[in-house]
Amino acid sequence: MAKKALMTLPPDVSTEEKIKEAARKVFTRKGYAATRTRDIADEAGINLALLNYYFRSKQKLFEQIMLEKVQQLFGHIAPVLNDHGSSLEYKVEQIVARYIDMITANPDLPLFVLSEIRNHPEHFAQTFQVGQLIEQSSFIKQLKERRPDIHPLHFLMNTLSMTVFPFIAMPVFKAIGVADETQFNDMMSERKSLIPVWVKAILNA
Amino acid sequence: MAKKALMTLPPDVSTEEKIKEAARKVFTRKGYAATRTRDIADEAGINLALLNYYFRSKQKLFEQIMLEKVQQLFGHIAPVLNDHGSSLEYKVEQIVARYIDMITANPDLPLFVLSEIRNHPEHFAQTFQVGQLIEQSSFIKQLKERRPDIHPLHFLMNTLSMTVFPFIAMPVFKAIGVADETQFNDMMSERKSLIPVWVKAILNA
DNA sequence: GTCTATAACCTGATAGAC
DNA sequence: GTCTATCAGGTTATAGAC
Repeated sequence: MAKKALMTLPPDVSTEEKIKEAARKVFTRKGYAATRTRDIADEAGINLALLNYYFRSKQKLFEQIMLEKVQQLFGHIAPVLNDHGSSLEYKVEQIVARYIDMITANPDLPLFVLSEIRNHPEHFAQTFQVGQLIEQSSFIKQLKERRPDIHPLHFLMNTLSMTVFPFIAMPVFKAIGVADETQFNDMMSERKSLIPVWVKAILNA
Repeated sequence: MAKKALMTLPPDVSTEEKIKEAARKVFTRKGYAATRTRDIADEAGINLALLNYYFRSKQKLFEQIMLEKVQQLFGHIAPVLNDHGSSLEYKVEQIVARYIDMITANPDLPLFVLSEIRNHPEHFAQTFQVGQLIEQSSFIKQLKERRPDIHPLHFLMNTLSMTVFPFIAMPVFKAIGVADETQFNDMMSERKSLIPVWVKAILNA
C-alpha cells in the first residue's frame, strides 16, 4: 500500500512514526546515555540505517522525543495554574487528577524528564520563560492571598510532591516488596481524592 | 611516606580511597551509563589502569559505590521507623530533619539511587528484606492506630514526598528561574519545621 | 603499585547496492 | 526507502615495562 495514499484513508503507520514510537519507549525507559540506537531500531522493527536516514543522529531523535515529553509533563499543569475562573481548591483537584491519570499511563515519564533535565539543564534554561509565567499565575496569587505568611512555592511543591513522588519511588516499593503494580495503582487512585483533602488541611495548618 | 606506616599516624589517603571518592562523585552526578572510567581516573588524579587494578571492572566499582549510597539513603530512616520509644510526631520530625540535612549535603543522591534502582530492580530485590521490616515497624503501627481508616503507607509516602521530592525537582526550578541554589536551600531549611506541622494536619484531616 | 601502549569490543554513523 | 556491510571513533580492560 503506497505511502502517498489519499489522506482520507487511514494510512499505515509510517516508518518515521514507528521509529519515534520505539524511541519514546526506549529513551523514557533507559535514558539517553543507556539507550543504544540499535535497541530503538529493533524495537521499531526496522534497520539501524533507517534511523539515521530519518533523523540524522541519535541526538536529534532524542531532542524531538524530549521536547514532546517535557510538554507532556508540564503542559498538563500550565493551563490549570493560569485559569483565572477557578478556585484554589478546584485547581488542586485538577492538577492531582490529571497528573495521576497521565503518569499512571506513562509511569516512566517523571524520572526520565527530571533526570535528563538534571543532566543537561542548559538545554532547558532557554526553552522556557516559564519562570515568570508560574510566579504570575492565578494559582500563586491565590496561594499568596490565602497564606501570605508562607512562600507560595511551598504549597505548589507539596501538591506536586505528594502527586508525583510516589511514581518515582515506586520501583523501590516494588523491589522491597511492600506493594506490587496493582496495589500501587489502587493506592494512586485513592490519592486522587485524598491529596486535595490533605492540601486543604495543609493550607489551614 | 610508606603506606604501611603505623595506624596511629594519619596515613595519606590511599589510592584505593582516592578512586572510590572520585567514583562517588562521578557516578552520583552522571549515573552509571553516562560515566566513563576515564572521568573517574582523571577525577582521582590517577591512571586508568589503576582503576582496574584495584576494582577489576567498572561494574564492580559501581556496585561498591551503589551499596554505600543505598545504605546512606535508607539507613538514615530505618532506625527512626523502628524506634519503639518515640512518638509518631517525633519520628516525623527526625525523618524530615535528617533527610533534609543529609540530602542538602548530597543533592545528587536521591535521583541517582532511584534512577539506578529503577534501571536494575533485580539487583535490589534480594538485598533487602526491608519489606516486612517496614510493615512491622513502630512507625507503621503508630500510623495504623492513629488512622485505621487509611493505609499507613499513604502517610509514609506523604512525609517522604514532601521531604525528598523538592531535591529531585530542584534542577527544574533552577532551569526555569524560579529559585536559585541559595533560595532553594533556604526553602528546604524552612521545610524542616514546616513539614512536621503539615504531616500532623494531614493525620487529622 | 603505577605507568604506557595496545588489545578487544561496542556504538553511532555512512556508503552503496537494490 | 530500505537493506547489508563497513568505517571511524570511543570505551573498557589488559599486557608488560618500570
